[in-house]
Amino acid sequence: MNETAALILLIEDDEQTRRFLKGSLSHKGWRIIEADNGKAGLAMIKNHNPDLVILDLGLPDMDGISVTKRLRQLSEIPVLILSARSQEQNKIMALDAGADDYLTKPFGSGELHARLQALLRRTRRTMPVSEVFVTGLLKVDLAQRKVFIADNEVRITPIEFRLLSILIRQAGLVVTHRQMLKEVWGAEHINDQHYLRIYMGQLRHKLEINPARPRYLMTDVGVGYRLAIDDVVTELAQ
Amino acid sequence: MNETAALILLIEDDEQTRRFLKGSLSHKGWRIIEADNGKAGLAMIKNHNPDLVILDLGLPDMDGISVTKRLRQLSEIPVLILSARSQEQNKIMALDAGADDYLTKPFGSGELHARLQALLRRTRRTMPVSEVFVTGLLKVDLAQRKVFIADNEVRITPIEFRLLSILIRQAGLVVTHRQMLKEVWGAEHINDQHYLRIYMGQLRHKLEINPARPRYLMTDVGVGYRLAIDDVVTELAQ
DNA sequence: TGCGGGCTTTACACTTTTTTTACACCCCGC
DNA sequence: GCGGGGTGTAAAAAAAGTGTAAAGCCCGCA
Repeated sequence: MNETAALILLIEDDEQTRRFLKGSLSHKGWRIIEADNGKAGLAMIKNHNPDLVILDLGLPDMDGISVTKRLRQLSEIPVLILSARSQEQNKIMALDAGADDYLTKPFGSGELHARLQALLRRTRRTMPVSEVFVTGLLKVDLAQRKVFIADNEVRITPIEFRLLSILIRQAGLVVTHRQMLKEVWGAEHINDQHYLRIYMGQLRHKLEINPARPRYLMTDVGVGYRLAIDDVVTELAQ
Repeated sequence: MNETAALILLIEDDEQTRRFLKGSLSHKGWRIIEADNGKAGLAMIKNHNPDLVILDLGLPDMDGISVTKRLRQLSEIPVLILSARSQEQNKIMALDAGADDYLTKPFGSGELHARLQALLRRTRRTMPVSEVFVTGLLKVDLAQRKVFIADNEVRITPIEFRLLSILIRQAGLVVTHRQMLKEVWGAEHINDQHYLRIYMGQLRHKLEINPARPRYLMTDVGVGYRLAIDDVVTELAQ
């Protein structure tokens, strides 16, 4: 099982807790990135595309429920909430806001670890097996956020990379405008299709030999975009 | 939002707890089926294909961990464990065995409800199934909006696809002009039958070997159109 | 404070799809 | 054979959707 370590975003303001969690988690083989407030956390989701978020409810700048809701507009990434509050009402509010699990302090690192694994197990299934995606001349290292065309590295901006990742995750299948817009810009920009035109244009300019006749980044008029694959057989029904 | 109530399988031996849960859950609009031991529970998973399982760890015939493991071999259905044991080690074992969540008695029905919703929310999203319709040389992937004739993909416009979908939904049966017009163009265009002639013509041109003598897209004069079938195969891909 | 990269906005040309328009057909009763 | 309802085809005009270039904005950073 050659699986790259999952990338976990830890949003927690308390330095000490953060240090403890970082040690306990990276020790188990996960990669950790950190934010000490809600705004920075949301920004890191956009820029680093983590596999899971651990969110402390008691942040200095925003309350945890708002962070959760905002986050859900951006992404379907699994969220585990940490909190000192054990009242049922708090748990219900957090879970209803879109969280996947809720763990009350104090907790054992063993339980945290098991719950994280349960969440990742459920969401990872839909993710690519390999962290390096290759088709034709295009190569994308999802873990290192690097893109190559004919073995030359291409500079890619955060938004371009997120769009490309979404297309790769469903390689060969159409991804609707709605889905791409919702996942990258949030639910409130679901009608701003010009964003997609701009960014798909930029990606084509960087990745296609002839941007006017794309080989990889295909358009499905009126529906969405699709990453074409030649060396993988996607037979429909057998 | 066309959502059918989720079907929940409750595996719990204690009559009283079962009654309590059944009341609290069906009250919230879920459909419940029950089993009072592990063997019966596993059988019901096979037979009823529920959306979620609530499993009590303390069953008379098998221990909960074994039930969970066995269940995971059968299905990827989400599992929430109920248990009187709150020791961390029990939780870890259950989660590692494949459970998705672990709730310790006593618990509030509000929290249970919120956790169930969180689980269903996640699994509904991540288990896409694409339906594929096949008859003769014609193959239509309804989820991917792709159409093939003799294994060659055919470019299909949005309106063409909608008409084709309607015909497939009632494959073998006549679909009236009224119904097609109403569903695609809205009730106010119910007399614009020339639209249908144009689009059925386009579809025949793309799908039929000899558009003048259609094999799939049949006309029922004065009534409507019909998708001819010899053998319907609607299966799930992947 | 100015620089630069990336994001957003604007404008316009281009392509595909939908709608409109026009006409030929074919089977039937008269 | 003649005419009319219902139908099929082929083009156009109109509308919608898409691609590209460029300018302005914002924010982190020196």
